[in-house]
Amino acid sequence: MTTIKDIAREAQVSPGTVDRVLHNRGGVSLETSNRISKILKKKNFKINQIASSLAMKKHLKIATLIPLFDNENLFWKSPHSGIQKASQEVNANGVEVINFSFDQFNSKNYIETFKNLMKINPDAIVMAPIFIKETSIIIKSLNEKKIPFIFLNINQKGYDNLCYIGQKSYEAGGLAGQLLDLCVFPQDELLIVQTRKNIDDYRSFSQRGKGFIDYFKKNKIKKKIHQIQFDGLKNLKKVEKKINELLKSKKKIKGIIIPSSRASNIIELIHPNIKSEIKVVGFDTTPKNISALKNGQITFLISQKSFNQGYKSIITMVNYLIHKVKPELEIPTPLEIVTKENVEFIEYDKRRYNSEL
Amino acid sequence: MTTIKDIAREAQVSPGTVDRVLHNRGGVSLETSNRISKILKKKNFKINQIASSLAMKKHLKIATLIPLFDNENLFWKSPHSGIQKASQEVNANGVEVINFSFDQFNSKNYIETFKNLMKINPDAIVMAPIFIKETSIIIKSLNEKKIPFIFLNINQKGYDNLCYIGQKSYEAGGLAGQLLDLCVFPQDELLIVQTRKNIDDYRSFSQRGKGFIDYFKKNKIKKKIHQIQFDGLKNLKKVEKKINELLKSKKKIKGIIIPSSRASNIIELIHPNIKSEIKVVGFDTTPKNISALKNGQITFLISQKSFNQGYKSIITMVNYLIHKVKPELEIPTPLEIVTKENVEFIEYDKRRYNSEL
DNA sequence: CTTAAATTCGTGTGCGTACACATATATAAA
DNA sequence: TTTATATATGTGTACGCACACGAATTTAAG
Repeated sequence: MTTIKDIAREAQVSPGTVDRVLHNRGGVSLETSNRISKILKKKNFKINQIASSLAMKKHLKIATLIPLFDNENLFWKSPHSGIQKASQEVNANGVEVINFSFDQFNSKNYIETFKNLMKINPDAIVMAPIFIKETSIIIKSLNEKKIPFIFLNINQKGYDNLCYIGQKSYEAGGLAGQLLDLCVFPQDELLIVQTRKNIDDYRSFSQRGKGFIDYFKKNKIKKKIHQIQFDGLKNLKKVEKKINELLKSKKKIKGIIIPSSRASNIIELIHPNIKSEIKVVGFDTTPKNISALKNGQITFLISQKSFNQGYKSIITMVNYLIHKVKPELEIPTPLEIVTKENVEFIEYDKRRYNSEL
Repeated sequence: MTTIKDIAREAQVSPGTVDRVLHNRGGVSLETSNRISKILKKKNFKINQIASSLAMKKHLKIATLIPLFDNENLFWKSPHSGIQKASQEVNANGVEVINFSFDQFNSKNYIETFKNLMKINPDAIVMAPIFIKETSIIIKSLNEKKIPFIFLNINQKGYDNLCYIGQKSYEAGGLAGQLLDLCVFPQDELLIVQTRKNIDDYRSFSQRGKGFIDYFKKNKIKKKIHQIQFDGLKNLKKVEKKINELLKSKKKIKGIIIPSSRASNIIELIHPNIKSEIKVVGFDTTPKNISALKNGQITFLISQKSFNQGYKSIITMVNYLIHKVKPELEIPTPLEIVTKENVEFIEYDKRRYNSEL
């Protein structure tokens, strides 16, 4: 292994000079510089990353701004874990990740949490831009201080975010379309169940719905697609009544897509006799969804591998900060199809070879 | 960030003593040891991996013994790439990975390549144990020299390999069963196409076939399942004739599973009129299979993420050599379902934040 | 009570790089 | 020529840890 010292000796200069050439930091005469460069190439010298980061002792702070999770709403747990894992890895590179979580139903809390976040003077931010107006304020503040930021899981157009990391919701809807199309009879009808009303157009829920409908248009498949919307899932009795009535009156509905992550909550309300004949596609591998998948109530789950999203967001940012690698503007995460038969094998490996002590 | 020195100061000992405790290297009185351990926990001390590997300057050699790949047989390219990626990562930890590839149809070459491999005195081996007899010889030699080894992609029972990393073929067959069951009519019949005759029982091909058949048994689904075998795919004319004759005579066959990675080769032989009405499940995302998936000739591909297998094999071995982490005996890779609609998003990311210079 | 042996612990050095600081040389201005 | 100023290069130290060596202390043996 060639070291800087070796190069220095051969070029008859000091290690410091070689270092200057390596990082073209200037202050070296052209002549010496060329001589050193040649030797560098000849010996195929590669910087020792280990020694390098040890010596640099860079200390970068990345702050994250994403929703809290609780037992009711477990979705965000998984991005959190991904961030956690990446955090441990990059820790060795002198990068610190500090998490700030907010209440995803409270826009004021979103802003407040952001203000707290700014107090630690982060070098970069990874965030889920949930609220439209407030996000615009936040981004303005970030632009003033020239702090780079990445959008995670939720995209918001018109900003100069470094990139967006998340699922292509429209395409996910298309996939759901294909799956249901494959497993119902041609004459059967389908149903979209939205669990929230008046959802902003950009939200993944409605994008998935669109992609679903467009799948049949694109492929010129004639298909009757019904829709039903609920205003949240607080009044379960009402939801139960409404959906069962619909399914009783429209007996040809043999496939359901629930574009939110609440598929299991809907399914368990449907009358067993009806349910047994219906194929269901849901989204996201929350614990409840997975158990519904296992006992056959859900046929397919489409996972967005949100763990990976969290992980990638940090890695991508570190890449940018340290190595100046500009990422793609959109980094889509896979559309993972999960069924009863492969659910045991979906990856949750949070370990890595150097992640523990 | 807490350092060993900090701990030493607080415990009123020297850094060396703390180091001894950290690695339970002995030579420390129980009293001091406990005192240090407590402080270690209190301060949540974590070894700085960077400084650690820099100081150790370990130089481990891991040799791999897996099949060559070429344009005809691309399957092994992907594990190669995974190994490559892991190799770059662990390089920073002073681990060197040296690849030895052999002709998968030539058992003599297998042994010869192994002999060459041993000349470099590897500290550990990652291998695909393709040939039964020859593998037994190889393992004997490894045991004598106490060199640890991992089986990659192909499992061979009865040896004390550190672990097996690969797909659970039987379960993959079950998944194929579920998928075909979902997308054909109840009265339709199915077909298994084996592309090789007299395959050893342990091979993934036959395991997948078994799992496929058992899926229907387990779930008490009555299903007529036909089988056809070919002795390799050299005589394409013959294969073409035979399979088309079968499908013409058995018109109820509406679903085909090809348990090898050669689905596309089979499909392109089938008469278009017949083909258009048949759902096909294949295995492995080789370029040919993927293009057949895209143009609709294949309905589902089940991928074993062999890139990940390669990657994991190295990481797992490094973990064992350096951190003494004993892995699970079987590390199954996910059963990834790929369709026309999600094929764009399957993960091939071979980059990582520190993988380049 | 002395000496040897075992136990316990401290010290120092090296790993390869980054960077601040010091020094030497060349160039320009006075 | 002398002095000031850039430019070019050398030196030394820190980064955090691993490990070899040796010193100090305790315990056992004679």
